[in-house]
Amino acid sequence: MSLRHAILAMLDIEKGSGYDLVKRFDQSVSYFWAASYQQIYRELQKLESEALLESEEVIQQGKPDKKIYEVTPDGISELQKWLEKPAKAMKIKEPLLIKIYAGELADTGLLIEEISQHKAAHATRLQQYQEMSELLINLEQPLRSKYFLPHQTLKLGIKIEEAWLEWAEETLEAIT
Amino acid sequence: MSLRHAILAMLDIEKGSGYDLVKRFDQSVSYFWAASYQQIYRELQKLESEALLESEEVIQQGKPDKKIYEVTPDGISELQKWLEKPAKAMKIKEPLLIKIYAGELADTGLLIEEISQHKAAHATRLQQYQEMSELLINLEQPLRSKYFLPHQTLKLGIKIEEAWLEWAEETLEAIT
DNA sequence: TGAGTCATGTAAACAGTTACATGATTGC
DNA sequence: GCAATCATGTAACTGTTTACATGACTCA
Repeated sequence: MSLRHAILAMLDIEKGSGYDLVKRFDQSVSYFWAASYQQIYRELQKLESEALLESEEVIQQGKPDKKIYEVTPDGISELQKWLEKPAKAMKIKEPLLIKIYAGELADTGLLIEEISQHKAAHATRLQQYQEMSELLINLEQPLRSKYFLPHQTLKLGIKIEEAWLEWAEETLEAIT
Repeated sequence: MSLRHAILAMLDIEKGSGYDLVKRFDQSVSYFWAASYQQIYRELQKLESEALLESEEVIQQGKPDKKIYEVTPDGISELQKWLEKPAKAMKIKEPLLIKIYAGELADTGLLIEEISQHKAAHATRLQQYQEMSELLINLEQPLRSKYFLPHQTLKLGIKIEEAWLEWAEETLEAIT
């Protein structure tokens, strides 16, 4: 159960609404922990009911009202307890590779097309991460220090995307 | 639902028991599709009840009896139908990065130790994949052709492990 | 004698996805 | 007028993990 801890970690760095969180997950954590808005909203409610988070309602004009969530001291100690336990190993789910594995039964043209599409998506992702990284590098102190570790996680995302793109190019060459 | 298709793909290349499959998943597909034995056994039963697989019982002495599963023509066409549909995007779950993200609340010594442990595990994995790769390169025809695409998938595993190890080294340096 | 391998399974709990549901504002 | 953005939620279903369960053989 790491989603709750990912949420606590992100809200500890900066409080925000569920909607904010969904976007932050998507922009900066999604390559190592993707979560849908349904998951996040559900988990936020659960965390609040366990008093690990508390929320403040913000009334807005023109836009729907929102709830700003913040981590409670209990939430912090829950996070810290979790930090002391060994982390589970990384897991990847990559359906495209199942296709390639079974590729003898597939139409090669379709395979090539699909690899190309995924490659384009990965290239876009890589660019996003690189832009994010630039932003973090150019932060002023003390924000730069605050985001030092999150920035370090981004670097793995960049390396993995680069590895993927390299592989895709070689694979396209190999099967053509 | 790609587990069933991963199973069909692997059994299509070579039939085998549930136990065999668990090991094959672990040795060659785990980095892009990990599955526990519980998942695999359950799915095998389901696939057989849907007539996408059929099994033959093999009585053994000294060892428990086993069921050898084989893909049926219906299974093949199910796989082919799936191959035509667009594959979903890759997903990674990496709890260690949540820890690093929240690392300000953690003990740096513990963090370093844990990254080192994971690094060792990834190094072992990388070696396994490289050995597997060697094996596949040295196969005689027609086996070499048969395993050409599975071998291609292994290469992504190798690249990702290499990327991970590089990142771990840089991270250990950065936080020390 | 204890760990590891071979071989299969069940049940409960937890996590994640898909579909349904609402409604105002902003930009093309 | 249509799509996107802001903002939150429920319900049903599917997928994954953890714990329980058995039992013979092999190797150090």
